[in-house]
Amino acid sequence: MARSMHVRRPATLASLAAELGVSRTTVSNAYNRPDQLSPELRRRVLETARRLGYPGPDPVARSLRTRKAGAVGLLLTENLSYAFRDPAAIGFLEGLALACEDAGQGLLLVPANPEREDVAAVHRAGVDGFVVYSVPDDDPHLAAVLERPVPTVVCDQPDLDNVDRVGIDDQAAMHSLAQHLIALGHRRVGVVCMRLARDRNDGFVTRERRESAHFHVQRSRLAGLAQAFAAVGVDWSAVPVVERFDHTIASGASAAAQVLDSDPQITALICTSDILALGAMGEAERRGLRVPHDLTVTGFDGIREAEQAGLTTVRQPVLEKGRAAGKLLLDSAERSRPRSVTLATELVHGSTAAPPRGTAEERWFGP
Amino acid sequence: MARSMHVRRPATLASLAAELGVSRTTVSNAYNRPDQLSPELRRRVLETARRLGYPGPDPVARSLRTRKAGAVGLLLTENLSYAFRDPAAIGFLEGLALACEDAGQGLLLVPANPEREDVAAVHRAGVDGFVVYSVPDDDPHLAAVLERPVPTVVCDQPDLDNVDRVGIDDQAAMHSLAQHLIALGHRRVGVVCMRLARDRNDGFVTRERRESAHFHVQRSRLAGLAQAFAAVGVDWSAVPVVERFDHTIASGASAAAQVLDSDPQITALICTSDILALGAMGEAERRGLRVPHDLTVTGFDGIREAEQAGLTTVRQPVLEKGRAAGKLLLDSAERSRPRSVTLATELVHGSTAAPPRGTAEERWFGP
DNA sequence: ATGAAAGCGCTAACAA
DNA sequence: TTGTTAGCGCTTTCAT
Repeated sequence: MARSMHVRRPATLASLAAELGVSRTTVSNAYNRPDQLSPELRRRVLETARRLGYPGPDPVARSLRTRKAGAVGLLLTENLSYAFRDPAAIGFLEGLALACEDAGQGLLLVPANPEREDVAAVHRAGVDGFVVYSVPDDDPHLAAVLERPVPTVVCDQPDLDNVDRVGIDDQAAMHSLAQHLIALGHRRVGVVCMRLARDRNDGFVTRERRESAHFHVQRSRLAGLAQAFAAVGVDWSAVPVVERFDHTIASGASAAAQVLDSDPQITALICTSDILALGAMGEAERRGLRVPHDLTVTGFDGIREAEQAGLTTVRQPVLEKGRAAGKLLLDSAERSRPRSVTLATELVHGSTAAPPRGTAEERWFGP
Repeated sequence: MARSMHVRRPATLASLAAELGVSRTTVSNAYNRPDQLSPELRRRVLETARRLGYPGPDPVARSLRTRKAGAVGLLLTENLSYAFRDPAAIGFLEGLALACEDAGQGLLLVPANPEREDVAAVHRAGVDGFVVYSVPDDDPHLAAVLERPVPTVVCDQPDLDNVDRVGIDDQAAMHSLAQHLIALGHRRVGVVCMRLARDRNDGFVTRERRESAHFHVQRSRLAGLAQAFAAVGVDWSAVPVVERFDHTIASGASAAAQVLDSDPQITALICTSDILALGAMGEAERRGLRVPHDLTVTGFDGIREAEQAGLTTVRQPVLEKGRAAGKLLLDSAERSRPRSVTLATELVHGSTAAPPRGTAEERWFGP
């Protein structure tokens, strides 16, 4: 019953003040500055409030007045719910949530459907700042965020003038993974990568598309590969690179199939994420290819599932990324010039990479 | 550069109107009702806005005026970041996010630290409604939510007058799991459960504490067990029930150890969550107890990790719970009287439950 | 098609 | 300790 009374606009601070015969300031103080009025008066105010069903100061009106929303907005590239399916995204969210709760700030997940151009949700978000996580660099939602007069931190994005940034060195990390494979003797390789732009392109990637990819992370990782292999004389333009729009294990499997069909002679399948790599391993198994004996498979991210599978990959501190992004956003101090945080990564030597079959190395290391 | 200009309060709708020599209404219309003014004028407005660095109508001011925040608040029992570590909570979040994005609403994670009594975050949340997920029934944050004049949906909570509810029948589900164990021949059992109240009590649970547990879900599950076993003559007050505050695999393991130490003769360890059960299985292994040959272990939830481990458990539709909660909240239709949604559960016959050792059943089924 | 007037509910100087 | 005054920035009838 109490509830149903509340549902239609109940008392306001002003009406409470009138009822009590005090000023609005006093009522406001009763809630926000208990030390500014006598305990007795405060008690009376609060009691009358309860009697009238006054729910306390309206948060929106307060936000308007104080210019503080008490929340941080998060913009992701995917449907909101996707974030809860991708282990790396979950780790990022956990870190960001950690930073937010430390600061007593809410975390608003902005429903920015990448398929619609509708950026209204960004405009509507009542937040004190934004964290933007891994969206394409030409995403209109990102543009909308940057137009908002609030601080912003981007993560896994290219450097932007005057915007704080958190990330890793994707290119260097992938470069060192590539060098590991090169040292093992791999020269004929294939690549499976995540979506490179907003349009769906489930298939081979042209050099043009690869180099102008709108996802910073993917572009950088591919660049690291190209750089490392080109340095040892591999004609990178001949290497099959297959892209998938959906980031799922099934996508990884089908992409792996496409690469293997196009060149059955490859000795290593390099995937730009662990999820894709797990799918690739499934496909290898399906074809009777033993990993790593017949085929080397590598991933990127270092998610738990990959670790369990013994995947050779690059581990990146996803939780730390989220936390760092939150901290950067919430540390009002030294917001003078844009800051940039680059976190360390680690090459994980799993059990899915070995020398190619029939090489001299194999004779040394065994199959 | 553009950014730094924006950071200090830029133009407002009024200043833009002044600059253009039109009324605020017109500027407002340019953004919200494009059909209400000539394309030419609208173009001029938008262009001038860009030139002045006007970021569009302030969302908070708009919310105040329209009485719509465009977001749903989520209150959980745990530190915010916990939600991203618990598979069941993640599933719930995914479902809720799904419902929110369908409706174009944001999802605000409210930083309600359960250790502090500070409910300010609830008061501060600029949302059109709340979803409350599995908090203790005496949680002050919950009370604060209920005082807010916005619709609320509770999930995994006891029925509340005039509040929509989503959940499962925890008691019945656990009852049927118990009956399964009883049918297998188990009579001497132990129980591991999650926290029962806001205070930490890592240890045995008194009957008093069990029956007055403040977490609806745990209380119901324990009640289902007690009911089923008492019905076959088991003296439930003699059954060791061990509680853990932290919901982790490690907690499950240590609680299992405590139960097994207190009564090494038990033939089944019933856990009120899969996470705890996974820990219990680890502890069994550590003691050289084969599951299910030497010890039956069961869980609750049906998370993926449990499925992989072959756990005998109850599967509940966590994603659907989240989605249903969101839908209920966002369907303004028929908000006349409180609605209640009870979703179905399913007993999962895994490989961790078998007849007790040395029973007649075992001689039939084999060890 | 455009404008004037009237707040939405609150907080923060500043006065008393 | 309490009250007065002034908006925060916007939308929305209702006129014109």
